[in-house]
Amino acid sequence: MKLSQLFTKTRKQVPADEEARNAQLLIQAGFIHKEMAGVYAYLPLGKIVLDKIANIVRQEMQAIGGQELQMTTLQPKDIWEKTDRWDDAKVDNWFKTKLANGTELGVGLTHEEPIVDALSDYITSYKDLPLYVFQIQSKFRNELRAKSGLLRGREFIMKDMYSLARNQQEHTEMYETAAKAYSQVFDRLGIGQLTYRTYADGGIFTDKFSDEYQTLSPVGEDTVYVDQERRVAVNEEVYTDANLKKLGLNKKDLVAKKGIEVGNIFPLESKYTDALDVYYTDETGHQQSIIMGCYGIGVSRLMGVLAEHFSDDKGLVWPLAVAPAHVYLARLGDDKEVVKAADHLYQQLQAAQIEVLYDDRDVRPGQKFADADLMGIPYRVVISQKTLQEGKVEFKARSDDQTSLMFAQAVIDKLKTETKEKSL
RNA sequence: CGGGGUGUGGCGCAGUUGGCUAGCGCGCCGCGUUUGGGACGCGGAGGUCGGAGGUUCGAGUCCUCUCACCCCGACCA
Repeated sequence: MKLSQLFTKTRKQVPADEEARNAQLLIQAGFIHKEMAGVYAYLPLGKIVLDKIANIVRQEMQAIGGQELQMTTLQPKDIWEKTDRWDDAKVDNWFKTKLANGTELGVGLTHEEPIVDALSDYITSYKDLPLYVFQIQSKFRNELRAKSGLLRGREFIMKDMYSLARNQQEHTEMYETAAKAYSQVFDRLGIGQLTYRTYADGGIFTDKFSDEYQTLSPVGEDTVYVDQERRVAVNEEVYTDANLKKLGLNKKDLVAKKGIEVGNIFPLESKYTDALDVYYTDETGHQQSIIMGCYGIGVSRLMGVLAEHFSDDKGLVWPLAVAPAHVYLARLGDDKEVVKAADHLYQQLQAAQIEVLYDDRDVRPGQKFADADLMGIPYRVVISQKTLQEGKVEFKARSDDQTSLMFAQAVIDKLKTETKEKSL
């Protein structure tokens, strides 16, 4: 993509109405647009990042057999009444609306009920199970207070997956398989080491723990107690002596940290399937309850977490796997030879499947460097009269201060290798 | 939802105890000079001062109501 054609522009100053670093940076770099508190639009570069994150999540869910579908945002009241989750006294962050004829509708805040209801058309036999289904889609929650940019919104993108198993053992296997997939996702996003599987409250439908995935961060809302050695953590909400004993954890190994909940998986038992009258018939012809699990990942929240974590005083520093482009090609000056060489390299990079943001604008070098840094493109290539005199181009990693002069072909080869590794 | 703060050209801000044509920086448009870390000169365009009502000879400034945004807390099934 040529920067001269991109409609977004970077800003020199941080927006006055954002305190959260992730929102400040993403707005400054032109990745997102604030529509209202807790509601953000994704502009071209931000949309690329968001889609890349979603794709990594998608690939890992598909890898364990997840079948993707997409449920609706508008929700009928009746299925939610069956599980007693329609009443505002029970679930207070619904957005609700009405049809012209007065019929009440809900605006989807999660999708256990509609998923189970839809699956009930198909699931009748033990032969139809087990099953994972998932979707990546906008959710709407009427939070009393939106905050922290992309970390806590009223409209946000979430991946929600549901497992349906025939018995507890099968459920447990599926649950652990999904947990492994989650670790894969966070590893690929570059926050694997920072992200802990965390014991948390299981909610109203189970006496078991749920598992949160908490990414350690100073701006986190949650307090978690981390056992770095065993790579597990305990949310403070269940941090009691009795629970620690149950979990086999020692208080002296645990360190209090702040975390951002990037994912949450929990056992649903048969609460939803039973409530919606969805059962399967076993081998002996008897009706049995379905055991469900639920697996969420905050996709847009992850974008905020990555922006928050992978940044410095100059701006964003995207990991290669989710960057809006692999390389920023800056052409300095409009000298004929420079333009020719830069245009040529732009084409070569594209031909090599390397995503390139070509700064072909007629602006000063300093602005190009500043923008390359602010946007956080992993690599930067500069072509100028100076580099052409050497017959080379300048190469620099965003995360590194060192620049080096390299032959254009060597740069292409290097980027090819790098991007191939990351796109696995 | 309780507490605190803020709303003034696209963005960031100033505007005194009410006073006359509402300013500054960035950005934008035109011309020229510039080109390795956000250049410079000259000339321009752009604002119902969040909204409504009120007090006053006169309101960006005072009063009432209201909307929005930020932060702390509570909440987050």
